[in-house]
Amino acid sequence: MSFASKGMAATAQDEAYRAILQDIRSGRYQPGERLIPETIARELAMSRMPVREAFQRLANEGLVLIRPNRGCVVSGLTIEEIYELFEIRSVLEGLAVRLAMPRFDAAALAELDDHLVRMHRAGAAGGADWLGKHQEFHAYICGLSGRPKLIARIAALHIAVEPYMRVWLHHVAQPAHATERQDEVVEAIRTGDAEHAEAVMRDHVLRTAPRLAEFLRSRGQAAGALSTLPASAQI
Amino acid sequence: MSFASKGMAATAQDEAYRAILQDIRSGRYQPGERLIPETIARELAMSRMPVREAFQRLANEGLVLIRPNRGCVVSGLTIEEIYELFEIRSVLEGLAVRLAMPRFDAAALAELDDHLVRMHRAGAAGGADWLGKHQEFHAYICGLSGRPKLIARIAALHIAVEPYMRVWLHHVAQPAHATERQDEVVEAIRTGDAEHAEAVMRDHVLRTAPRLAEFLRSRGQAAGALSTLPASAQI
DNA sequence: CTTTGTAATAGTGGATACACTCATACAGAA
DNA sequence: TTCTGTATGAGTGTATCCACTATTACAAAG
Repeated sequence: MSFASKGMAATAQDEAYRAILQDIRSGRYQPGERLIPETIARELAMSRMPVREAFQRLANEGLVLIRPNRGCVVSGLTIEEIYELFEIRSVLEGLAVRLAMPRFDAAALAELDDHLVRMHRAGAAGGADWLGKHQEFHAYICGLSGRPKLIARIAALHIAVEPYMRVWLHHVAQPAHATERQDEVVEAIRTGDAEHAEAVMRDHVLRTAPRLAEFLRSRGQAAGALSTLPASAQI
Repeated sequence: MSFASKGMAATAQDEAYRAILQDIRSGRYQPGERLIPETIARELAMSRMPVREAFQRLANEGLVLIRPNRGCVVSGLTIEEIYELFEIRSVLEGLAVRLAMPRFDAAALAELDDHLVRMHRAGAAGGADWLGKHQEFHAYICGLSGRPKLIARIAALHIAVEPYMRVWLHHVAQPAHATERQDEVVEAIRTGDAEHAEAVMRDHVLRTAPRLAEFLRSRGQAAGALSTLPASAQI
């Protein structure tokens, strides 16, 4: 179930939130693109008030930028910002795995191996859902930390970079699964040494950043658009 | 200027946000207390719509809890949750100080000493503003990391526990300044060893948690109320 | 042709109105 | 008395409306 939030939308506002979030994660709404409440409201068959409130939530998660009287745009991340998010994620996931260590019994380790298999299979099958499996892998480890607020923060970070990861994985022939070496993380967990596992997880998370950054730099993307957009729509 | 956000409120919604945030931080609105949009709107001479949108922002920062059709309450933290926030803060501030290390020149170190002096002075003068000075100290170090998103996240964590810190410091005779040993952090920074500084900062942040927790436990607070509240208002 | 001022339009923030939900109090039945 | 059903009121969620802002297109002046 990766980092997707579950449950049904109880209110129209919640429905709007989920719909917009989904469209940002999937890349339908691209960085720099302006979101017009009226349009989205019509699409979802509601008034623009719940949509506006959904914007607020998204803005607080950094997924969208609202400037007074100037509307709401999907926030593009600069390469520096993407780096920063990976840095933050590295220490948070490092913390998570350290806290999770006591809970890694034989069953949990077996499940971890299952995750590796699923990831590998998804990668071999073209990589379309590799990202999802990868997030599930991380979510499983973080989940064992038993720290809800920590988990929520890590999930938010995964979501923030997801659109960029998506184009990256879509454009490279073999997705990162070949080089990402998740098994190093599992191996470190297996040693039982919490400090070591934390250090390995940190490295593991950070290792992705420069390669993603390089890809985005080569395409001149990030901070602006995943596709061509009018200059006025830029951040 | 500690972790307070600056600038004027451009919009009514922003004004509402700042006002409510201030009242939560200061302890005027206490954990478990229900916030009624109409009332607050009247106080601020606006309609309840911008107040509702301010609620959304506060909810995303975890300061407030909104349940559909059941209104908005100031979220009380359990002792476990407070621990968790300190854990998160420890790794984030550890990261911040590590990243800040290259920027600690003589001038920065001198400023750091100034912060220590100001904190000590505030502590000696009764400790009323010790908390503010303490936050400024941390904010200064984090600021040197040059990582805006990291800084914002740390600031949010400081704010989340501020109400609890406030009652604690108000009830103990000598505020933490005597035992907190901030100078250990400064000393570690002075060595120039980034790894060491990170480790010391982590310890420093974590050290506060058990003592705050013990205090709250002794008063039977946290998770509920800083004062007596009807059971129906509990989380 | 470029620049500058102006009008038109799209879009935003906020207020109000209305329907619905929830909680409480109270009355009647067991 | 205790329990249960109902009524009442407070509060919430959403739609609609209005005033204001910003942007764009266009026209007149240079």
